[in-house]
Amino acid sequence: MPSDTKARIQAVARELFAEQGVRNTSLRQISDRLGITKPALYYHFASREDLVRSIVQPLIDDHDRFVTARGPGDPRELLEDYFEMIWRHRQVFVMVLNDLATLGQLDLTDRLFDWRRRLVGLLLGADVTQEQRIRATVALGGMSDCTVEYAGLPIEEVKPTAVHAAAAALGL
Amino acid sequence: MPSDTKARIQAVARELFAEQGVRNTSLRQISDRLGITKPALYYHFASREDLVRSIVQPLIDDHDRFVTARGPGDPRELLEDYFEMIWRHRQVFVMVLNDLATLGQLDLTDRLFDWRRRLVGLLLGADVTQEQRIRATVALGGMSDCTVEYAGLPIEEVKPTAVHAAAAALGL
DNA sequence: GTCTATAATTCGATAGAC
DNA sequence: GTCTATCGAATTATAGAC
Repeated sequence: MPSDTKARIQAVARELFAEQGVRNTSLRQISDRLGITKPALYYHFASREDLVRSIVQPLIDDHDRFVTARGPGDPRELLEDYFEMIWRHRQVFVMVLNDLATLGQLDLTDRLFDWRRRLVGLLLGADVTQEQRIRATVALGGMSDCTVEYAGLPIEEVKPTAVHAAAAALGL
Repeated sequence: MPSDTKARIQAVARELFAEQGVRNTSLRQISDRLGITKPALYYHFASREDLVRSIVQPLIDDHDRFVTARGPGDPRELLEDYFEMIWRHRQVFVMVLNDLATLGQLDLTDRLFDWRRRLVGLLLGADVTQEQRIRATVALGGMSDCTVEYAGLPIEEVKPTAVHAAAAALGL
């Protein structure tokens, strides 16, 4: 192999992006952690944006492929395949979460997990199995997505169904 | 009222943050849209971080209050109250989504909505009621949250339950 | 409370040697 | 392929007049 530097840059960038957010990460930080200089990055990537794009592109391609090259079929099977697909890209999803976390200097990530833990406690009591916890994540996370996707609608048109679906996910 | 400028600054900031992401928004853009100058902002906020914090703080306070000042009770009622609480903060959630969208120059927001639309089509066919669409959002969004919250676990410990809960949310 | 002017820093990016 | 050196632009933040 003539050079794996390009891949190493991407690995370190992914790491830093997930740690502290994309926009909060400078090329200098990336080159420092690699032990090389900033201009060296420009030999492998035309621009900062080119580097970022190269990291997010696989997620885009996989999603595009999934929604196009696929016919109607068993919904359950589709849910399973879809889960496996987004699972492979979970590091990029963590990137987003940590972009939120670094908005201020607020440690929002820690808070977020603590809130979830306590919410699950309120929902299901103190003793919860891992299975119940996962179900609760689907319920609470699914509702959260509704507030984004239907942000423009009146709440009465969203809340009843969203709550109903969340309760079903919980097994209630 | 001695001055509502502080509130107007926050309103414009929230607007721009949701439009183009937090880190991509400069104080100059905020002051420009308000028709004032940048130093004027510093009369009302000690720093840029202080401004951002003042916008995110209500979400933090509401979450803290929700998980503390509340005993165990009817799970269904809790889901409803929780939904109403996060619904009030949906603008902040959109901020995060758009921070993702502006990572590169990729129009990820549009893509995201398009993927969701097509996934719902694959799951439920062409004719979908609004109710089915919301249920699908809970299912797909909930699974997506699992990939973040349990990113460190082996997939076999997450996927079966996550898919099962998603199917239940869909009414399958 | 808002302005003009500017300091201080950081960032992305390039030139050119090796 | 990587380095030193540096440019130009943008950003946060401050000083001081009004």
